[in-house]
Order: sequence, then C-alpha cells, then structure tokens
Amino acid sequence: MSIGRKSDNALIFITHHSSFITHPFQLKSSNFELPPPLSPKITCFATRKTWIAMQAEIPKNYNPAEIENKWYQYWLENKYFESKPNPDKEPFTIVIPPPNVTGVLHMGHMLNNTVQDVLVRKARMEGKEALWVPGTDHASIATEAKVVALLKEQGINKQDIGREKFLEHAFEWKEKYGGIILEQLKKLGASCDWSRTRFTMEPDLSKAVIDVFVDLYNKGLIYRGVRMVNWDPQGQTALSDEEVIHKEVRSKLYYVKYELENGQGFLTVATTRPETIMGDTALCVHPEDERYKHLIGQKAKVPLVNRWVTIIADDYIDIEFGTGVLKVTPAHDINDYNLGIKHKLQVIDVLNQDGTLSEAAEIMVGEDRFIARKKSAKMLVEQGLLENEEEITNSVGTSERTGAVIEPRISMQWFLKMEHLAKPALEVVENDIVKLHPPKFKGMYRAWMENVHDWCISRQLWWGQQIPAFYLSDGTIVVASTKAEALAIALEKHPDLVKSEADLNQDPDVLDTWFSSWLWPISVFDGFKNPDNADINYYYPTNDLITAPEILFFWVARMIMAGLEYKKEVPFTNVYLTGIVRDKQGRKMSKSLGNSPDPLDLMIKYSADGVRIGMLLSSPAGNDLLFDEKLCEQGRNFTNKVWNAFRLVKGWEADASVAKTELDELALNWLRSRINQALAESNDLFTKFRISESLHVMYKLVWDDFCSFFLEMIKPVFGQPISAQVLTETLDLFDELLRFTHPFMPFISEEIWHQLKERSEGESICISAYPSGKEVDQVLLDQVQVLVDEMLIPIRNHRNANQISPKTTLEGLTISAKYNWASSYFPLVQKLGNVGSYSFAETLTGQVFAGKRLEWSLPKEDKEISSEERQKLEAELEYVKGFLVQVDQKLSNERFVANAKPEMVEKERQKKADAEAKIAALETVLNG
RNA sequence: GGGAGCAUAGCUCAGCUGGUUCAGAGCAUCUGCCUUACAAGCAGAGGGUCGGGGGUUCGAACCCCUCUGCUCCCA
Repeated sequence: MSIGRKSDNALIFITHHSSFITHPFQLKSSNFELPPPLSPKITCFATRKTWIAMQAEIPKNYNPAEIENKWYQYWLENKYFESKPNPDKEPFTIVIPPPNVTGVLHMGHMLNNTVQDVLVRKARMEGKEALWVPGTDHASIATEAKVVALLKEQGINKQDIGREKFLEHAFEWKEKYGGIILEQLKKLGASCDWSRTRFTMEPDLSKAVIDVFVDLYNKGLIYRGVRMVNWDPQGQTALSDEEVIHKEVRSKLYYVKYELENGQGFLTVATTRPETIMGDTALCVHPEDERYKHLIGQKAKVPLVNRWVTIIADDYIDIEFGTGVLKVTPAHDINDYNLGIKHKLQVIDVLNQDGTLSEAAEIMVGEDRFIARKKSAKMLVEQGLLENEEEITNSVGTSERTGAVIEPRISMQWFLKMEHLAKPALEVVENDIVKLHPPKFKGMYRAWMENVHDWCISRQLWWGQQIPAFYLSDGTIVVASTKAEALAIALEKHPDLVKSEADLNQDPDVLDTWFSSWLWPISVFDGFKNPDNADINYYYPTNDLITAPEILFFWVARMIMAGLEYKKEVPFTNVYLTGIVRDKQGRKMSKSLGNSPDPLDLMIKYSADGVRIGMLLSSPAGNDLLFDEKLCEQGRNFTNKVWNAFRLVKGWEADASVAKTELDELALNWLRSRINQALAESNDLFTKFRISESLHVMYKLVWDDFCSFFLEMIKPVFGQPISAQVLTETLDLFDELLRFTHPFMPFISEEIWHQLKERSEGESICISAYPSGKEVDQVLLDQVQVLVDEMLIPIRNHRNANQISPKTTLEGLTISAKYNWASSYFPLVQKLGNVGSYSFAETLTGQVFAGKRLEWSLPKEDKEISSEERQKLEAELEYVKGFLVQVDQKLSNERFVANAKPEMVEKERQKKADAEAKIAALETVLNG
C-alpha cells in the first residue's frame, strides 16, 4: 500500500545481507527469536514478520506451556476450586468416576474429564457453589498384579510373605506411584477440589464398604454360592474375563463311545477334553433330534469310571456339532454348569487347584490335566471306546499373566441379590428422575435391569476390603464389622465353639472394587460414617455424572441402587455418557495395539486448551469419537486465532477525539445481538448435554463472527487510531466472549482476560460471571445476513471470477429502489467489499445480481459475460425453473391446498413469487 | 441365541414436533491470495437418489413394514 512500508522492507532486506547479527530489531527483541537466514527471501519474510510482532510486543503465535502452568498454580494458590457448603448458593456437584489408582491418563480420561471440567467451570461462573470431587479407586486386580510383579523382581513371593506384609508393600506402592493420573489431570486444567481427594481403600471409605456388607448380609441380601470362575492353575488365582486372552489353537476332537443300557449299543460323544470324562454326570441331546429322541431318559455308561448317567434333552444342544450328543461335566464348563443347574445334576470336580486330577476323578489322581488327556485317550483306545480322532481349531482361554490355559472352575463366591435393589433403580430411570444423556441408553439400561443377575462380589485377592465373614470350626459363618464384634456374637450364639479370636477364621477373599465404587457419591462426603453431616446434606444428591457407557451397568446402575438404599435419594440427576475414544480405523484404543497417543505429549504439542477443544469438537454425546490428531491441531489453531484477535485489538491506539461511525455502531449492535443469540443457543444445548454442539456455537461465534466479520468492520485504517469509545465497547465484548470460552479453554481465556484490562490481585476469569444472554435484535441479524449473502459474497465472487484485486474499489453499484432498507447496512458492504459509491434506482442496468431478497447491479463491463459465468447462470436458471414447476404442481394439487396448513400454502405462494422474480432477473442478465 | 443401537458429502457427525432456517456443520479437496492480527491465516468454490425396496400421507431423511450391512451389551 504505502511506499514507505515497502522501502522499510527493502531496507531490512539489505541490512540483513550485510549484518544480520547486529540488526537493531533483533537487539530490541529479548524474547522473540529470529530464524537463521536461510535464503534472502526467507530472511526478508521472517524479518518483516518479526517487525510486526515487535510492534505489538506480543508473540505472533500463542505460547501455552508457561502460561498454562502459571495459571494453574494461580488457581490453586487462590483456592478457587475449593468448596464449602454455602446456604446462600445453589450447590453444583460432580464426583469424578474414580480412575484406577495404577492408571495413567489415556484418551478416554481426557474426554471424560474435559467434559466434567467444562460443566463445573460453567456452573462456578454462573454463581453456583461448584464442587468437583476427585479421587481414585484401588483397582484390586490391576494393583495386586503390579505389586506381585514388583515383588517378584525382588525375588519375593506373595504367598511367602503373607497377607499383612503384602498389604504393607501394596500401600507403599500406592503412596509412591499411585495417583499419577490425578497429577496429570491438573495439566488438563481440571478444576477439582484437591483438598477433598479420596481413595476407596482409605480407612473411612473401607469402613463404609465393610459396614454396607454387614448391613446387606443382615438384610438377607448377601449369600454364598457357587460360580464358574476363570482359574489360572499356574498363578493359582481366579482371573476376570478381561484378563483372559482367547487364542485359536489346533486341538483334537475325540469321539468317545458311551455304552447304552440294555445292550442297545453305544452313543458317540465328541469332546476335546477326555480327561474330564470322570466328571460327567449326564449326556445331553437336542429334544428334536430324530437320531436320539428315543434314548431320552435312558442311561449310558461313562467310560473309564463305568458310572451310569442319564441321557437328558435340552434345546441348548447344537445338532450340527460333533455327533449332536454332549457330555455334561458341570464342574468344568460354564454351559454344562448351567445345564446342570437346570436339570439338577450332580457336580463332580475332578481337578485340583494346580490343574492335576483330584481324588474325585478316581483314576489318574495327581496327574497333570494335559498328561491325563493323553492317557485317557490311550485308555479309551485300549478299551475300544475311542471311535475316531479329528483335528480341529478351537478357541482356548489363556492367562494374560502366566500364559497358562484357563480352567473354568466352580468355586464358592459371595453374591449380592439384585432383585430388591434393581427394581427401584430401574424405576427412577424410567421416570426420568435420573436422566440418561443421550436417552437411547434408557433401553439398554432397562434391558439389563430387567434381566439382572446376582452380583458376584468376592475376589480371590488380598488388595481390597477383606470380606468380614468369620468361620467357626464347624463352618458356621458369623458376619460382623470387626473380628471383636464377630467374637462377641460367636460367644453368645455358639459358646461351645469359640473361646477367643483365634477360633475365628476370616474369609480370605476381598470385595470387588465396584463394591467400593458404588458407594462413591455417598462415601466421599462421609455419608456412611456420619450420615447427617453438613457436606452430605449440602452436596448430595450430586448433579451430573459423566462416564462411559461401558460401565453403565457395572457402576452407574449400582450407584443408583446404593443411593436409593442408603440415602433414599438418587445419587445424581443427569448421567452424561461420553463415547469411547477410538483410533481413526475405529479400533478401541489400547496399550497392546499401541494406537493411543500419549495425552501429555498431545498437550505439549497442542496445548491443554487445544486438546480439550479437539476432544470435544467431534464427540457428540454417546457417539464414539474417532480420534484424529488433526482435531487437536484444529483446537490449537482456534486458540491461536483468539490470541491474534487479541494482538490486533491490543495493538490499536485509542483516540478519544475520533468519533464513532455509523458502521462502528452497526458492528457493535450486531455483535451484541450475535453474542446473545449464541449464548441462548449454547445454554439450551448445555441443558441437553449437547456439549460438542455448544462448542461449535462458541467456535463459530468467535472465529466467524467476531474475528472475520466484526473486527474487520471496526478495524481502523492502518496507522490510524481507533475511536476510544469503540475500543472500550469492543474490549467489553471481548471480555464477554472470553468468559463464554472459559469453560472450554480455561488457560488462554485467563491469560488474555488479564492482559485485556487492568485486573486487581486475586481476580480470575474462572470466578467471574458467566455472560448472561440479553435480548437479540433478530431483524438486525437477519438483514445483515441478507447483505452478506446477497451482496458481500457475490461481490467477492465477482472479484474472484474477474480477477479484480480486493484493493480495487468497485464503483457505481446500484440497488433496486424497492430495497431501500439496505442503505443503513451499506457501510459494511463498502468496507468489507471495498465498494465506493452506490445509488438506488427503479430499474437496474448493467450486470444484475438477483438474489431472493435483494437485487442490485454493477456497471456493465465492456467484455461479455464469460462463457463459464454464462454456463453457471444458465444452470441456475434451469434449476429455478424446475423448482417453479414443482411449486406450481403443489399449488395446483387441490388436496394440498385443502389439507395443508394455511401458512404452508402461503409459503408455497411466496416461493412461487420468489422463483418467478428470480427467473425474470436471471433472464435479464443472460439476455442483455 | 436374547436384547439395544446405528446406516445422511471423501471422513466425523447435526438434522428436535413430517412442510425453504431441509438436505446442513467441521475436517478434507479444489481455485485465488505472504492482504500491516493470525499461512496455525484470508477470500471463494465444488461435492449427497439421506443403505435397498415397499407402505402411510396432499407432502417423508424424519412415521410404519421389510431386506442388507455394521456396532455394542448379555449369554
């Protein structure tokens, strides 16, 4: 533009060549680094940029690392996140879904905790007494595995040191390494009240678990029963389903002959596990299987042990598999076990804990199960009972840790009856007392709650709350919170069996970790120990729970049960279910696949704000998020955009003598209305937990409306000052925008908020008021939109199509006189479209631009309309003509006119008029 | 085997009570731009028979039936 500027550039360029190091600009700049001079062109470029940056004294690119640490410290020091019951304020409470104490931050946590932080920060700014309670759960299985592995490295065996010593090690481990994840959450900006951090194994919470067990036992809801578990014979422990890896292996299918009674011959059974034959207690066929129908109810002889068993019928049997006859071994197969219950079969457990054959097997006692398999096959051959052997591939479960083949094993476990607890927990969801977001999960919840199984609450581990059940010498069970209490009860009820605590044997098992977590919303407020304390009375029930749909049953449903049972009140009113974070190919992120990025690296690369926005941008409620690092990049770019808007505004020199223009006034009024409109939309979306969409509203408001449109409207000509009044009003609106963005991007909003205006000590955006939407001038918004759509964009297109530089001012624009309302908005077109003079006229000449709501023209160029442009216009004409035909058809359809709502018919008439006008206008343009 | 969902632009998804704010957003792509806040940017553009078929209706992405293909939960 100005010659002076160009010569500045040239000067720098030359200076660079001669003496880069001593360049005066570089000396002045202490914190801005110049890139090395790679080539004259790059050097020149970088230097010019540098010069601009220095002018503003704010770095061109937002530099988050230092800023984020600084503000997090500031927030902690000022205790903004700490909460106390305050009767003057409405409470807003979230309890964190306690992450596994051994865990490190993964993408799922990032999403989940970002959502929680957005909600809690917004509530805090809205003047509520906001509390987000953090903590971890003790994760029995995962933690015990870690500690066992660590001890093993030191040559220590868990069994050798005993329970007490082991727990000492475990607690030591937890103190040292546990809860890293909570530190990581701070990087994300999580506004938890850290002074309230809880842990499910701490004494108070453990006591709650034990007391609840005793209480439920006394209510008759807890019982002992058998259950099939995944047994690792090498590790000698039960494993959860998650710890079993299924592998395809080649094995043999043995066809074994069972002799029928009364000399009717043999019944052949196909099995992969002949070593369990000794545990057979029935044979089973399909009731509709013509081959065997006549044998149902008869007896067959189990080979090797020569025991007679009954042939039963069940439609569970797959007629196609093997021979269609199943040997039923209830002790060693989960399906057989269920059959056994259904048909009341005997259970013969032929295996020991270490995988060798037990006394019950009668033969090969003490042999390993795999050797026994070969031996039994051999014995069957010898006795002429092996008809055939076949190679097959089948799926075998193996231990994640030892690699040993898992043995399904029945064992004694503790169960909690669900029926009584599940019924009210279903009702509150059905009646929307607890609302699930999105509501599609209601169906899933119902299905589960109506078919709920009793909850197996015992685990064969040491790390956890040991089950408070004490066995007397004759097997009698006494359940009490402590050994002393148990002794007292035992002395009273069974004085013959008990003298001292030494006569009480506590059950070695611990309780399932969920049995701690289901009490979480109550126990974090000491609601069991001290049921009427100020915290629980104030904060319970909590407001929102944010978690993953995969634990809707494991955790959410059970918390509702516990809440209703122990507080007679639901634990929360809203449950927001986030999606599962997957990789681009839709695979679940997992350690073994190595497809998960490290969230901390991401935050270093894109800033915490950037990652937060990235996570939320594409995570509609309940839909899985196919994570792509590009999302974080987009988030970072957004923060950078805001940063640069700030740089621009900050760089303006205010002058009180400069008057506010008509355009300034228009721009300010327009932006106010837009902000209020966006706030209303956003708030509405928040109530529906459409957080991602709410972010989109904010994103577009800031980027498109504030940066691309508003700032361009009020931007002073380079080098000239801005009206002081306009700047003040702009800063106020910027402030409001920052408060709007704060829940989504807490760090950068805080930083800019402080730089925007003088703030006093102890002030923070995170406790400032959330903007409250005021009235919206809809007419203003609509009319500006018309000008943009039908004038500004066509002007820019016209420039593109005709290679007219944005710097060339367009003159002689004429607007159809019937649209004279447009004059009050015209200054914005003049500025953003670089248009000079304009006038109104009854008839338009020259190049006519006909929109639906506006018609105007430019003086006709000498040249003809380009063929490309003509083609476009012709296509448009065709389209509108086709459209008109459709509208006409509709209007000539008597049934439409008769049945449709009158306003619908009126709309169609309007469409017809619009289309006709547009056709006329287009024809004018095309024909001359 | 039983249940719960999903299918809309190349990708990820909106689309609420059936009707021009109904075919939309972001990303990606293409075109033109180093324009004195931002190339992490600016100004534009193209792109979809709403999974297939049938029905209800004056009118269907939307309601009903059916088929196909995916996902999850329980077994």
